[in-house]
Amino acid sequence: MVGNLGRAKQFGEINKLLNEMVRDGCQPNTVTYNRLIHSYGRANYLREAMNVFNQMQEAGCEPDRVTYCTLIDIHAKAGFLDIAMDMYQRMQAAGLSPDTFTYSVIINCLGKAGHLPAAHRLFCEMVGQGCTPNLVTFNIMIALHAKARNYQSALKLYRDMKGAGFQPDKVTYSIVMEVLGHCGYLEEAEAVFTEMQRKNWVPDEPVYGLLVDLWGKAGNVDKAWQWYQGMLHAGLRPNVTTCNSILRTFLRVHRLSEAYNLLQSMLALGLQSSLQTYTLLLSCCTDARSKFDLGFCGQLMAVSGHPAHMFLLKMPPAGTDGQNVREHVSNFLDYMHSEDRESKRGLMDAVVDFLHKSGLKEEAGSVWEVAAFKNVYPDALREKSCSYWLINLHVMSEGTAVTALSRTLAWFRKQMLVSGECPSRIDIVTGWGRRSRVTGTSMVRQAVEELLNMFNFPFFTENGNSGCFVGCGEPLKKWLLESSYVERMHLL
DNA sequence: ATAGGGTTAG
Repeated sequence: MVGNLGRAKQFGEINKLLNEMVRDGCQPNTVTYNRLIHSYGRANYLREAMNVFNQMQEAGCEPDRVTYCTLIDIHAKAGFLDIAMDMYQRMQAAGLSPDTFTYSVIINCLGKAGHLPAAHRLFCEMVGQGCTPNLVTFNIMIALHAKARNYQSALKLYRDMKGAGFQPDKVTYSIVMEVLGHCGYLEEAEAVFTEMQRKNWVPDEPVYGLLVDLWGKAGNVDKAWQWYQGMLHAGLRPNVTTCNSILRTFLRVHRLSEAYNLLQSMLALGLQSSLQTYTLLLSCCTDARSKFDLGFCGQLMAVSGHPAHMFLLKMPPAGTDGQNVREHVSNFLDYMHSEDRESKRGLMDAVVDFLHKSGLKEEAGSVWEVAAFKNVYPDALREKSCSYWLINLHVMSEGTAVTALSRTLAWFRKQMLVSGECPSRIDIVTGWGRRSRVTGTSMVRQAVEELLNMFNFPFFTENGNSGCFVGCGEPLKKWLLESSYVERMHLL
């Protein structure tokens, strides 16, 4: 009953039940308390979970491995890794040695918190402590390496797992397919799909969706469409993400009428376009090659029915100071409050790029300013150390990068005029530099370099990192101070 | 009573 009520987050009812229980002469035991802790933790009431932990000890009930495991897990998942690790220490201090379950929890928590080497170390150490990894432990480890893009390590663990006599389950197959796909081994990912079916696992929608996405990204429209159809024939209903994958595939090769049909079938299935759907359509509009395609993209955006379309249609022309545009954007972002930041960033990027390339530069600049102010681009500007700044343009489209750079440099100038202090160094990071794993030229880097040259910004590159433009010292100060046109830079 | 994947966005 406590567990069931906890799942329903009925904490008032739980307390009534516990009082009733004590009144009838039944003392809560460790299992009762553990369920209670888990209930609070899952609902993100960590303080209450800790209260229960203290109460049970006051009542003379000893916490066991499950108690500690639960507390470790809920704290780590809530972002309190330090408290989680402290509970791990306390558990050992209480004479409870970790078991396979405990190790799995800790390994997962460490990995998710960005400490993959520590997670892997523990994974290697656990055997020496007499705890053998089981299927779930392997799945955790494979998934962590996959997330970190250590695909070769992930595949090696997969082989180790099979070598240790474990049969992969649906979760394993799913992760491994993703790994193979991201390595570019699409046929191999398909082979795993076949193996999975042969072992009587039933592929679900996300697995089909993965294959649609992989083939689509590889530019193979026919294959992507084939897997999409395969999913429908398996009696599965596509979700919005999968629809977006196939939609992106059509748009990329300018099959606009097929994109139109897909949007219509989304409507027929009762699937609401997401921010990503609209972002795809808007980007396609920006890249339209002809007046006809442009008009068609406009229709697609209207058919999507996403609120972002009204936002764009109602965008006012920038007045003398762009205040009306800023208010319009600000209202829209407030309305989009609960969307996750990456989605909002994607849309704002597409909007700024679109406006910039349509010649509405003042509007683009104002949209950027509000997006930056509303923390949609938290990594765009950072003070690396005292008066050493980093402008990070690496997740932006060309139009957005150029707009963001112009507005940020103007902001520096304004700050300087107010405070009299000048940054000693500014690094402008465009991406596709030294650590790039993708060959080819970066459009963003090119556009930024052209802009900097045009405005005689005093920059250099260092350590062979061609993707990062550095300005510093007197030349930087002189440029910021004397270039009154910085304010209007974004209009070019 | 405690642990694992879930897609877009480099």
